Amino acid sequence: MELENHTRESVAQLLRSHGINPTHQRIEIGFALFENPQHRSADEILAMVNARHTETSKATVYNTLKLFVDKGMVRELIVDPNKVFYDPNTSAHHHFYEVATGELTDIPAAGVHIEGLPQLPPGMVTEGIEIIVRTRPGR
Amino acid sequence: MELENHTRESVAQLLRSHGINPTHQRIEIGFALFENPQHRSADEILAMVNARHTETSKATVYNTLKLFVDKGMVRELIVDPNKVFYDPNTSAHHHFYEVATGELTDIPAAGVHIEGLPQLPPGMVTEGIEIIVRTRPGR
DNA sequence: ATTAGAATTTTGACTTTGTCTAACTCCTGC
DNA sequence: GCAGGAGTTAGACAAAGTCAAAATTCTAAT
Repeated sequence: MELENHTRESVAQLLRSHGINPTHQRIEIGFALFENPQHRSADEILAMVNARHTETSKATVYNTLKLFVDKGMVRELIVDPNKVFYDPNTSAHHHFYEVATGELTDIPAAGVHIEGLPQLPPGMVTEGIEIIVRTRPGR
Repeated sequence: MELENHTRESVAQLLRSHGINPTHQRIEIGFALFENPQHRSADEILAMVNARHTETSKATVYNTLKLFVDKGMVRELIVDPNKVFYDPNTSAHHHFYEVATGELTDIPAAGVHIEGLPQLPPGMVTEGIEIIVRTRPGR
């Protein structure tokens, strides 16, 4: 799954299917995320989008990433004290986080089970459950 | 457990027992964390320590919190994109995170089981496993 | 074609969190 | 008392992200 070869066209479709008006900048930002799906910081995206020649401002990158998150097109990963990472893979999964290098690796949710979590406080709804396994070069 | 009424004296003991030389500032910072144990940001600690009159600099608060983490006296929580929280409770446990308010609540690890996590890459060691249940006022 | 209005983007200043360096203070053992 | 190390300080700095106002682009109706 998710092995599609993304083109600007397919990204535009993806945007539309999430109720997002596909503007030039949004397509470029989406393309940067989905072309070669990785965990990216806002700064990386900004650099990727402007690699050839400047075409998108910092504010737009931040606005757009927030929009993508709101519309459920990408996921936010809060795992590093310095920067937020954006994860184009929105299917349920968890992460290894290599503390020394900052490297993130997916853990497919299939097969992982969590048992014994307490009830939520009344009136609260789960927005997401994230397991982070912090690792470091060993022993 | 952990219901001790902490005094400056008992905090000094705690520091010594973690191999930390108990200076005036370190005791005050430790006291701020353990007196009424909550999840605190560095800024909060700074404010608490200097509430009566200035006695500790920003740099010392950051240095000291890092030292406490290294020595295993408190735990770092990376859960909010803006700030790191410091958790005086180092026993294994997980967290609810109320996204709207930023409120953190403990989930005791007793009774929670995780199954099916894949092997670590060779040469890697687990530094910690954290489950974060993000919640919001619901439906 | 024209134009009003909405949506989007930009610029650049600003805020917040955290880091760094060099100087300074304090403590300890001699 | 003094040298040396440990700890602390001020303040400048850096990085990530936010914000408001102006500028641009898009849309749809005249």
